[in-house]
Amino acid sequence: MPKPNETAARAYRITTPLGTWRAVFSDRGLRELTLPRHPNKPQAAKDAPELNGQEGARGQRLRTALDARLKGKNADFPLSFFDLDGRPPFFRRIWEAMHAIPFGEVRSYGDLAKAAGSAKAVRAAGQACGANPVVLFLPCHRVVAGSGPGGFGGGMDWKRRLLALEGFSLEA
DNA sequence: ACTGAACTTAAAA
DNA sequence: TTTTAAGTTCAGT
Repeated sequence: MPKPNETAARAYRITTPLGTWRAVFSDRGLRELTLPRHPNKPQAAKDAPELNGQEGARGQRLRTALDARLKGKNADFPLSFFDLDGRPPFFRRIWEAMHAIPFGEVRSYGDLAKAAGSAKAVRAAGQACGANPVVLFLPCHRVVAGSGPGGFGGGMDWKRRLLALEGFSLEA
């Protein structure tokens, strides 16, 4: 029997020119979207079905938006599209702040920490970025360190590639 | 329950 | 230039 207040999560895979992504939906929204070949996360579940035609309009929207983004076009979701349940409040505030970063721009970890109400919690901001469940639409790739590019959980090659799609190039 | 590390940073030594 | 301290969360021990 499932736990009473936990909504069922369904995993899918999404095949794109840039590899097979993995998406997880719950009844409340998109719970997770991860990069192809993410080192720490399980390989795109082989048994997971293609998103193709699943999850109704939400699935369709995600498909469309993802395709657009991988072609370098802007596409976005309101925060209400995501299901951030069960995540720490501070992380959620960080994610909201980074959701507000305009397409093609970058912010520092310090900026996010300040926006989240705790100017000195810059390290925690980094944590939140690393724990970001919805890559690309919660644009953790648009967050750089004060001096230097900072890090990236999915590997720096992805961070560079994603920023390049937005017309921004990482210098160092 | 404590300790250290994590996609950092500003300030002191 | 190297070291240190700081706020939040999580994984170990």
